[in-house]
Amino acid sequence: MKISTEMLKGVLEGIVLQIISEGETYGYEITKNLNDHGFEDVVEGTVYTILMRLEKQQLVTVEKKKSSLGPARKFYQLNDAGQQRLTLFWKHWTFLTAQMDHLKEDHHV
Amino acid sequence: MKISTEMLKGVLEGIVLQIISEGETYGYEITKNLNDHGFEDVVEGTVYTILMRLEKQQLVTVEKKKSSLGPARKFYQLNDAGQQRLTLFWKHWTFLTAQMDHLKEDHHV
DNA sequence: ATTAGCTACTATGTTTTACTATGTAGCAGT
DNA sequence: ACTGCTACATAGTAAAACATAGTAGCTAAT
Repeated sequence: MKISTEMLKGVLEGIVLQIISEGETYGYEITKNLNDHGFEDVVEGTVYTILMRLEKQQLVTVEKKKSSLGPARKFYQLNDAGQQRLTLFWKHWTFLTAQMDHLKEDHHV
Repeated sequence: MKISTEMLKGVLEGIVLQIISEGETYGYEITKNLNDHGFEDVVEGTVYTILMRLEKQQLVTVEKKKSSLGPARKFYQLNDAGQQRLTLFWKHWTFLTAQMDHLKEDHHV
């Protein structure tokens, strides 16, 4: 299923943070990961802009490593600020889903 | 709690659709409703732009009625297209939350 | 009657975010 | 040499929610 672009806004950054938190990874891999796990239409360009944003906000550390396959990869890792941001993201997400659940239930009451 | 602006994008329109589907209502009331139910920081301007959008997309019918209290109100009701859109919205939302749940779980596995 | 305060809708401009589209470049296998 | 996959980068666009301001009706107190 295709998730509407707008519904991803503000969520995708959190998703990327979560993926990075699960272990050092790089842009291309993240994109594949997303595409294979329900976010079919997220393209490289989108992921790279998010990664740049994260770097700019100093939520991640970056390390360039040579690859055995193709050009060098930029590996990302969460730093403390990134971890905190991720925690905050899940907090917001949990709150939002709770509100949405109420809204949905009310309809049937 | 304050939900980040960006996280609301693409969701708020669905929320407004849901609220309208629960019974004829108008902009000002919708805003109050939102503010009282977890969406504290949504302002009138935002709601009215959404309502205009819904009207433009012909998802709602509009009826102006005099109020005993203040100026006339524009009452909104979902039409068939609006109902379909709402159903689609919940479908997308459910799918997204499912993906997010997987993502969250994977972390702890 | 005039002001203040709540109700109610409208309009303009800004910011953020994801997408489209395109380009660059390394390396492997044929 | 050429194709295809890997990998990163970026300029431009569109959509959505926001801030802000304005218009206007009605009620009640002064």
